[in-house]
Amino acid sequence: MSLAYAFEDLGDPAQDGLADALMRHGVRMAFAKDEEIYAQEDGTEFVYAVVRGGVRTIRLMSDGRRQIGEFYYAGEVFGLEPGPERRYAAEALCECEVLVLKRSALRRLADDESLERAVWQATRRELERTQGHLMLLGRKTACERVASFLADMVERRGSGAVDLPMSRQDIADYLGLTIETVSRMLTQLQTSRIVEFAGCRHFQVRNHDALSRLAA
Amino acid sequence: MSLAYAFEDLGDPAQDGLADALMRHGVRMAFAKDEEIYAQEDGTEFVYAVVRGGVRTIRLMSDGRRQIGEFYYAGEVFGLEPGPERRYAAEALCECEVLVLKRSALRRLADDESLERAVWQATRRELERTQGHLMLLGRKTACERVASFLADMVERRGSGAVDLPMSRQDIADYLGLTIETVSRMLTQLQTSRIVEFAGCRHFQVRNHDALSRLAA
DNA sequence: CGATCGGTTGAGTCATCTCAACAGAGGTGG
DNA sequence: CCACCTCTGTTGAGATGACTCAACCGATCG
Repeated sequence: MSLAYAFEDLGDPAQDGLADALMRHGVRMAFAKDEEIYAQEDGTEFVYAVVRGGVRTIRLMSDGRRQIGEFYYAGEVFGLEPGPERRYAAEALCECEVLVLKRSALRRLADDESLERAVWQATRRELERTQGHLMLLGRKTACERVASFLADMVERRGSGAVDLPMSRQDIADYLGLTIETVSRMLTQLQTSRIVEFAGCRHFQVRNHDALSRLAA
Repeated sequence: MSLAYAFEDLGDPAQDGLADALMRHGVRMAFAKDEEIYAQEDGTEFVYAVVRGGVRTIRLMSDGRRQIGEFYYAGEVFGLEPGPERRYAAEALCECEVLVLKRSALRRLADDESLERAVWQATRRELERTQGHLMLLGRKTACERVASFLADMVERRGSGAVDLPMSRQDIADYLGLTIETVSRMLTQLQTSRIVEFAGCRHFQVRNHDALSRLAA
């Protein structure tokens, strides 16, 4: 039986095996807002799962331009990179708790072969999300990007009201836009009665059809 | 001993095991320019390697906007997606030959455990390239994108003169630009004496430092 | 109560796109 | 072998979506 229920939200069922192993054997760690969980040059010997809060993975260019690779929320596994060295750093979006487990420990536990399948599936999920992100950055307009982002938040973080644990700058760096453009698109979506914000980090979808049509 | 030498160019050494298995057991197929190798809805039961020519993976939006995921050249493995269904279609860039092998056959051959490592490494390479692509699309200028593309071509396709097997439209859809912008940036790089074109699909780098500085 | 921080809004600029004309290469048929 | 056509790529002019810079606003915190 899965222990994933112990997370704040339920994770992707495909990750249950992994989440399970992390729950059983992982070490719980707490991080402050913006604290680094691992750096870009680090090795990849640890795997993580978010218990509470949120995490971003980031990559910097020499002149400071920043790209966010992905956001991770409660119940999701992160830090599973296939190479020996981190390509992205990971940072806490807000005060948060994560579970850490050595990959070697994971491998040792892998007599249960479903675990190996779970690692593979987590990698798959990662690649698929990245590919969707590619289309977003390469071919979508600012409005479509913001709509896609909100739709994704709703899909992942549950029904009804959703709160955004990240800043506008984080959203902008995820979508390849500026904070001003993100802000404008958000107010635009709001004036078109597609979403409604109650405070700048808390929203609700008003017109799901229109939102997913925009998200394309 | 690796059979990778039998490819037109040598592949990534990390893929030798895979390339080897494909050479030994794969079926050779020929495709005409623009012919589909697999479709977006297809299953992922086959793995491929390019023997001659080039391949692109593409994804379309409902209104026709196109994003190219990656280009593959002689000696490179493609079609290794972790999920059960293709997220991108693959098409021949030009008349080309590929080797095809069932993943199940690959798995059967995997008593040689280096093969499994090779599959893992190919996936790793894929993810890493996609992550670089993400930064390119999210945060680089048109000029930097084109420079990055040319630098990548030089790195992958060898020294001295390089020829581009793909159209300007392909390059544009890879870089998230229009053909006109790609063309303008190319002439700009040429007038700054950084690269030199002899015909629109054949070029040589004149100033490697400047090119990699632009590619950032 | 002032300072600071994150977010919004406005005005003007700029990079890239759109639309259109043109040019060259390659293929085809006479 | 030439004339023509088509296809791909280049160039130019103008439009526009997103960016930059700056002011403002509200919340939070000392």
